[in-house]
Amino acid sequence: MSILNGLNSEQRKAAEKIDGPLLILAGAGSGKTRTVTYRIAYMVLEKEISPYKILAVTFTNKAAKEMKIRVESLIGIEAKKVMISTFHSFGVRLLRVHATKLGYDANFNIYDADDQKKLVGRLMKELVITNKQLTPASVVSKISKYKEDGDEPSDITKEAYNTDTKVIAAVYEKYAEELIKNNAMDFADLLINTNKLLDDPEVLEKIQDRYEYVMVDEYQDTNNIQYQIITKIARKHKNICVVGDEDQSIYGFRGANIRNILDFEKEYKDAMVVKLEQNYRSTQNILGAANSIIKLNTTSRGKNLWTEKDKGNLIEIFSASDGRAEADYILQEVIKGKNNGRSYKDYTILYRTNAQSRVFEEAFLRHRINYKIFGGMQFYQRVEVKDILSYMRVINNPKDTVSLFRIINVPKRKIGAKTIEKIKDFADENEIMFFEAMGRVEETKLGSAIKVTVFRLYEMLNKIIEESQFLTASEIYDMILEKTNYMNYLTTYDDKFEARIENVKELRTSIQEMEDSEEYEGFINIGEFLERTALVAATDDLEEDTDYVKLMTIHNSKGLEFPVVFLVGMEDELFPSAKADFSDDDLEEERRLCYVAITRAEEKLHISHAFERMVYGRISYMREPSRFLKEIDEKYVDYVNKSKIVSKNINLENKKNKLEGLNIITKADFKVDSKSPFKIGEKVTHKKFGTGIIKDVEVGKRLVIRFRDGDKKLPLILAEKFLIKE
DNA sequence: TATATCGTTGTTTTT
DNA sequence: CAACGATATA
Repeated sequence: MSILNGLNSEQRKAAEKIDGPLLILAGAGSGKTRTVTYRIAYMVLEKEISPYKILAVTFTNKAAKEMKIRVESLIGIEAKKVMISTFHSFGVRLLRVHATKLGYDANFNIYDADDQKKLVGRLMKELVITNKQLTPASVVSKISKYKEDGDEPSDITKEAYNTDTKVIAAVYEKYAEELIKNNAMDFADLLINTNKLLDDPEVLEKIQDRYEYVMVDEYQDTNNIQYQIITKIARKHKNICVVGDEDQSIYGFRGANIRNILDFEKEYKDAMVVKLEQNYRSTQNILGAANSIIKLNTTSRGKNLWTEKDKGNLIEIFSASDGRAEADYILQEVIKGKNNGRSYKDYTILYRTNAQSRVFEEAFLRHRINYKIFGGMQFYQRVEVKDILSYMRVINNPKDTVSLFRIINVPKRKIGAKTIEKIKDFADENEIMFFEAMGRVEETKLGSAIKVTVFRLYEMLNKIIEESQFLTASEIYDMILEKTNYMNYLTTYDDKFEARIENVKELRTSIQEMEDSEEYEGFINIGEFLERTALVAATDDLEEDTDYVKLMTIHNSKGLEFPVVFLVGMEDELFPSAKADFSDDDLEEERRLCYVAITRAEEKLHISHAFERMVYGRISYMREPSRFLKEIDEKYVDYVNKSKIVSKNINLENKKNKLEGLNIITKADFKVDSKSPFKIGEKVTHKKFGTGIIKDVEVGKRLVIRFRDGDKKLPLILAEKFLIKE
C-alpha cells in the first residue's frame, strides 16, 4: 500500500517521477502542495532517499512553513531534515557561511526598500543631482531592475546613452560600494550574491552533492537570478522538479520571468510534463468565470480546469455609486452572513492597491467587526519599531551607517547634519568607519559640548555591543529602551504616541515569541532576530482560525483560498492599473492577477466597482467599470443592481439610491437646451482636463463640466474653442 | 539646531 | 490625504 494512494492519477504521476526533470503545471486549486508534499514523503518513505538530500524552495515563509507541517504529518520527525526554505532564507544561510568570500562579514545587515531609499538619497545629495525627475525611489527602482537583470554598474556606464542613465549608473556604482562598506545587502543582493557564491566550484559542488533533489514552488515567479541559482544546483544530478502555473505569474514588475516556466521543456528536452487540471477549491461558476478571462491571454498555454463540485452561486456583481457605498454593501453582506451562521473569517476582501483598504477599515471599525489588514504598512516598518530595530542593527553591525544615522539623533541629542558631516570627514580622512570615528570624536574639529554628546552615545552603543554576544535579543531590546529612555521620548513624539508605545511593546512580544518557539528554544541572538524581521512577508502571520475578515492585495492572496471573496474596486485605471494601459504584456499580467483573484474563492465571489471614489483625497468621477468585468462570460454572473454594465451616460447623482447604499443604474434623463451646441450628459474632451461630462448648460452663458478631477465652469465662447465632442 | 509651516507630490503590485 | 521636503523663524 503506497502513500501515493491518496492522490489522483495525475498527481500520482507527478509524485512518482523522482529522477530527472519534471514540470508540474498546476492549475489554481489543483492540489499542488498536496502533490509536492506527498512526493517528498514518497521519496523518503518508499524510495529510501535521505531527507537531507532534498531541497524545496518556496517564495514565502508561510508557504515553506505549511509545506513543512504537511510533510511532517506524513513522515513525522524526519521532515525536519528536509531543507524547505524560501529563496531568500536559503541564500542568507549560505551567505552567512561564505560572506568573506564576497567581501562581507558574516553579520551583514539586510536593507529593505526604505533603507535603500535612504542610502540612495544620501548618495544623490553627495553627487549633487539637479534633475528633479530623479527621486531616490525612482533611482532605487532602476537600480533594482539592473540588479535583477544581472547588470553591474560598469555594464550600465558603458552603455549609458543619455544623461539620466549616466547619472543613475554613477549612483548605482557608489551604492554598490557603499553597501559593502556598510556590510549590508539589499534583497536583490541576497540572490545575486548567492548566485555568485555558486560560481565557486568548491561551494557549488558541496551544494550539488548535498541537495540531489531540487524542487521549486511557484516557478512562474522566478526571476533570472533565481533561475540561475536553481539551474546551477540542479546541473549535476538533473533531479529538478518545478511546479507552477503560467496563468498565475504576477510578479513581472519585480523581475519574474514567465519564460522560465514556458521554456522549461526546451531547456530540459527529456522533461516529463504533468498537468494538474482537477480543481478541488472552487465551484463550477467560479472556475468558468476564471477560465473565460484567462483564455484571452496569449501567454496562457491553455488548460482545462474542471471540478466535481456543483455549479454553486452565480458571481454577484455590484455597482456602487461611490467607494463608501461599495464598503457599505460589503459590510451588509458580512453582517447578513454572520446572522446566517457564517463567521467573519469566511470573508476576504481583495483589492489591487493597498490604499483601497481604508474605506473598508473605517466601515468595519464603525460597526465593530473584527478585521485584519495584511500587508501595506508593515509592522516592522513603522517609525517607532524601525527606530528600535535600527539600534539593534547598529549593535549587530556597527558598519551600518543607514541605521546609525537614523538613530544618531533619536531621541533628540542635538546631533544634526553638520555634526554628522564633520565626523564623516574625519572618518574618511583616517579611513576608518563612522562608528569608530565617533569613538575618536576628541580628535575632530567639533565643539566641546557636542564631542561629549557624541562620545556618550558611542560608549553606550559600544557597551551593548560588547555584551551583545552573550545576550539574547530581548535582553538587548531591554537595554536599548532603558539606556535611551525611548518610551519617554515617544510621549513627546506626536498625538499618536499611545499607539506607538503599544507597537514598541509589541515588538518586545514578538521577540519573546520567537525566543520561546521550538526553533530557538529560549535563545535567539540579535542577528537571527533581525534576519527574521527583514524577511517576513505580509501574510506570514495569517491565522486560519482567528475570526476576522481578512483584507489584502491580490498579490498577497496568491496561494491562499477563502470561502467568500469580495473583489473590489473593479474599475478601469485601478484594475487594470492605469500604468498597465500601454503595453500588452502589462495588460496580460493584470489579467493574470484578475485570474488569481477569482480563483481564490471557494464558494462565493462578489465583484464590485464604484462610479465615484476618493483618489488622492479628491473625488474621481465617472469611473468606468473594469474591462475585466466585461470579459467574464455573462452566464456566470448576476448583476445584483438589476442592470447590466453599460457605462455610458450614467446618472451620477441618484441621491435616493445612494441613501439606500444601492445604486440602480438608470439612464440619465437629459435636458436639452436647443440653442446650445452642447447638451447635458454629452461626453466632451478638453486638452487639459481630459474627458468630462456636461452637467449643466447655463443658457447662453457657460457650461458646467464634470471632469475626472472635479467640476469646471467654462464660458460658452471658450467651450466652443477648446472642447471636442465625442 | 529645532521647530513650524507651507507647498509639492505621489500609488501599482513585494520577497 | 498624507508624507515629505524646502523654507522661514526662534
